[in-house]
Amino acid sequence: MATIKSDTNYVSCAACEMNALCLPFEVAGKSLDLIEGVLHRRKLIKKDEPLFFAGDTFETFECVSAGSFKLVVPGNPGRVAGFSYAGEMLDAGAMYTGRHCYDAVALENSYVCAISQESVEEISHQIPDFQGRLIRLMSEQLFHVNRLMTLLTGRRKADERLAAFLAGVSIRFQEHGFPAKEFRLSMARDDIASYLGLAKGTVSRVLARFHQQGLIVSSGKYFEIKDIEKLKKLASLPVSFLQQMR
Amino acid sequence: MATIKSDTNYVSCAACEMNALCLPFEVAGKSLDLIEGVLHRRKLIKKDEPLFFAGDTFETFECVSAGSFKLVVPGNPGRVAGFSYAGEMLDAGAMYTGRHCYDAVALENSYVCAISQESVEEISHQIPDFQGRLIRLMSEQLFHVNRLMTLLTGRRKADERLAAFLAGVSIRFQEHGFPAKEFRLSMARDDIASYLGLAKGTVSRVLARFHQQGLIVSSGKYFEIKDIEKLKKLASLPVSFLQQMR
DNA sequence: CGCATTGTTGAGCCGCTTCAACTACTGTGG
DNA sequence: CCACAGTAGTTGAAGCGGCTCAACAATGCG
Repeated sequence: MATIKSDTNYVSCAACEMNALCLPFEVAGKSLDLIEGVLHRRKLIKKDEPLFFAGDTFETFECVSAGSFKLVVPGNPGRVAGFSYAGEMLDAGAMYTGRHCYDAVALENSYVCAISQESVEEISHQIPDFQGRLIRLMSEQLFHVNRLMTLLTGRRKADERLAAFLAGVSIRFQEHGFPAKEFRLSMARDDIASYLGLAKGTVSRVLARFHQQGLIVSSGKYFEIKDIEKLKKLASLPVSFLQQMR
Repeated sequence: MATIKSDTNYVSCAACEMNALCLPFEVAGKSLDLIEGVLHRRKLIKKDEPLFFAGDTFETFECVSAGSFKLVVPGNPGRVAGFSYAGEMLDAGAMYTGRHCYDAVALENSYVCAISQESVEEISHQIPDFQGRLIRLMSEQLFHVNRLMTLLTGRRKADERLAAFLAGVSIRFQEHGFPAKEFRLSMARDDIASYLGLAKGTVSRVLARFHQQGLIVSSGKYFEIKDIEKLKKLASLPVSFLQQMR
């Protein structure tokens, strides 16, 4: 298969979920960039290192600007609750409790952008529409997680789960400006298995079958989607459910 | 077992998730009730009737004030994506897309409160903190659905799923001011099964086993929780994950 | 180059599904 | 108020999908 450079790729701000909080504002016809000095850009988190732990106070909205993370259920190191790729917010549900709900661990050398809750509040006093942006952002997160849940819960066979997972990853990458048909998945088979509620061996076997059937070409962590339509069909959910899924 | 009145019970506004949008505001030391004439209270939806369909434009924030609903994956009448009980918001993720993501069907004669998105926007111009309330509300929803997903996805046995389901229902009822140990579940076994990814027969069998083991007493749609601690333990997740779960 | 980790493959077993028969409800009309 | 029909829930037997466990292969790292 074609080789893919594994060099860390940055998401563009234009394709980042959190850009509603960062991009300059138009105020009275003048562009106003309030974020300078407020947004902490590109903090490096090395592979296998934590960004935060469950129970940590939620102080900043954080977003993956490059790389990827897994969210792990505290106390069950084996139980993966989700993945976050470049351009995606991390654990936004934690705002409500004031504390993080999961451990976040970098799957590769990664970078995050962060903006403090206080800054958001401050800015919202100056820019009337700013909170509106945040509200839509939260609703977006809610939408995504609902989708995801619909895809992964319910009585679903191993094939359906993996097809849904791959199709979902493809769509997420596309949304954030990365190649949708050819990518590297930084997580281990174990992580995928845990996340999908399968055994590592089953993941391996199903992937091999997909490969054999010409749906994908996979070699280690590198994947090439050969027949996205058939994958979506295998996931057996309304097309509308996959279009904006993550 | 003790008989439980099946009369529809209203959630108190104090225990309703959406009250951040409805309860009077303190402005300049004076209580100001902006909602009069804005909030549509207690619209009746009869059993088995739809409140909305997937694809309908999202115009109002809706909340169950009495009764219960199921959210169904469009096109798959058998696939239940979630339940909403009295005091809970319905399909808040739809705000992002502007269209509803699921069909909502009443599981019994039910009532909903509704407040239009426009009203929310209007009010937010008058009350500075109003959008802040909405943001926290959205984060709360996000938190809940994340919890739920952690409980239901991953490799989980039928016993774990049902224990998590029952413990979760108990906590949700408690949060909204209803008896937590003795309640009526308005949905059919089929719905529970679909939601948990099990077969109807399995649900029946596991409930019978729980009954036999003294964890619950159940008769038809009526349930009495006898040993909530053991149920939570069976659900096998950190206590912190169940405390605020729904 | 050698060790450690990760991924693949195989055999046997267990839990859940499927399908079907049966029983218990619920509601409706006589 | 009872009889009956239709629906919902329970129970049993059989088959199979995916798990477990273990051996092996490949990959990555010092």
